[in-house]
Amino acid sequence: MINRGCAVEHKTFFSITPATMRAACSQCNMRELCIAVGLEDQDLHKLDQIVARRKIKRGEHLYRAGDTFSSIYAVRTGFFKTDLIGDEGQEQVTGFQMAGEILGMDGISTDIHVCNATALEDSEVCIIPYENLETLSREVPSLQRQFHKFMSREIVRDQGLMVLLGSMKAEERIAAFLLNLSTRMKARGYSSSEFHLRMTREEIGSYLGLKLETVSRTLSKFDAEGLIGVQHKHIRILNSQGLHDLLDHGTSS
Amino acid sequence: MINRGCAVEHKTFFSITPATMRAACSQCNMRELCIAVGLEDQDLHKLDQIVARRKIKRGEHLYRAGDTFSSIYAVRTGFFKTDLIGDEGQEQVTGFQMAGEILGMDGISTDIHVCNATALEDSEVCIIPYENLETLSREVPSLQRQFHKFMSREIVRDQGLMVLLGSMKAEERIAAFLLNLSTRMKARGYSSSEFHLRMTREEIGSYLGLKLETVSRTLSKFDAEGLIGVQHKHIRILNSQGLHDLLDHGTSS
DNA sequence: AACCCCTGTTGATCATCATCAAACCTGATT
DNA sequence: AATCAGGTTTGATGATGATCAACAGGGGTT
Repeated sequence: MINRGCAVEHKTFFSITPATMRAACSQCNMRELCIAVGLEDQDLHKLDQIVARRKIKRGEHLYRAGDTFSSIYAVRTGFFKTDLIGDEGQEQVTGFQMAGEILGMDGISTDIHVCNATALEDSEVCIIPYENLETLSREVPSLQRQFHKFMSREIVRDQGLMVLLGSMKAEERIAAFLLNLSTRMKARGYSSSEFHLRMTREEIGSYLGLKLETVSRTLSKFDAEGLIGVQHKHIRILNSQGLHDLLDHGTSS
Repeated sequence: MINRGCAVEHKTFFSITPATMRAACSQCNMRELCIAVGLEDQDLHKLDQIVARRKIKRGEHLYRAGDTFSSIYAVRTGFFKTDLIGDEGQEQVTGFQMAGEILGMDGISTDIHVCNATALEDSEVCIIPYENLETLSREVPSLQRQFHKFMSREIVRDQGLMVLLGSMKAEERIAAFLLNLSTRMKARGYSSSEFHLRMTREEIGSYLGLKLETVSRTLSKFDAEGLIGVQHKHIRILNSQGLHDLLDHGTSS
């Protein structure tokens, strides 16, 4: 089901076309968040040689389940979601990615992407051809190390989500979600207390294993309790500690 | 909470002690399932140089959350579970590992293990020191490739579990769980239709986001319906197709 | 400005699974 | 053989969140 035979149509390119351009990791302000973190100048220049960039408009796919895998991608600007379509067509969002985060590592396993990656706003990614990355990381141990750390981080992230999905109640999930977003915004120099949600209530629900109505209700409840301020997609965190307290449900004794 | 300051106590060793011994990947019958798959003889011998083995008794930990990370492990014989202890002490099982599967890749990200790994029966693992693996995989591209594939496979596995936890009902989860076990047993040369569960109902429930009573009830129901035969921990798959059908809940039209 | 569609909010009801509780089974220990 | 503990089964009840439904609000288009 996942492989729908339309792989060719969505295949991505590595050649430098009008849609892509040579990147410059050495100049990139996301350098310290992304896979290039900690690299020496000379190694950064080597990375420049293999990395290209591509703009993705809101709503467009970066890749789709079933596409042949050939590159991983670093988000440079913008916001993405990844999702899987289950055997019967129900969507499950598996992650939201912002600047500095890596997309596409699911494809290494079988050379075929297992999930879809969709831009939730106009975005730009760095295209890192996987073959070249393997080659270069044999030469540059710090790049090798960093790549492995990013793969491992993805594993840890997924396991954290498994705990969330396996053992948290609706309010805990929403609180954890908001705090996670807040932390990641802050790490990127944005306000940790005020931000726009790029995704719909339905996408949040899918990600958290809840229905959109439950997401909406819970946000309204948090708003009524003064924990957050909600205006459509605009969120203000008013009582971060209060949200944290929801996660330690009653073990404070 | 996860780091409980007892890391030293549980630190693992790489030196060849009475508890460990030099491995021989080149002789190992799990070779084709494990990270050594597809390696040339000469490369296998290089792997032999860095890999040791260790026996773990039932109930013992291979590593614990908070331990310093230094190696990944390939299960040679036996059966393991990995679990996380949430901030309030509730256990969440994140996986069950059998022969040929890799443990410990969660530690690469921060050099500290985030989960516990526990033997559910007397087991033996191959210890693959991570520093050495990095070094060797710079020399041996096929090892590098294979290692990356295993990391990616873990990501894909986790995402599959996220779909299960996020969108399946109790019966679907149990059916998927049984079929998954069945498939993996078969890949290892065991019967796919008859096996012993190494874990308790509670551990199954934790893994699947269900309570032990729900696990027990669902197994009883499947038994009553003739889909499976249940005698305590002994399971027979009587109608594999029937279990599969439960997963495609009603989209067959 | 008027319209429409998508998204979000809120209410009422229902199904699923968690919780609480009791009893049973099995294997290990004495 | 008797005892005991951990694991399992089964029943009764209840809470959480899903479902069904109606409506409201915004943003974009004409």
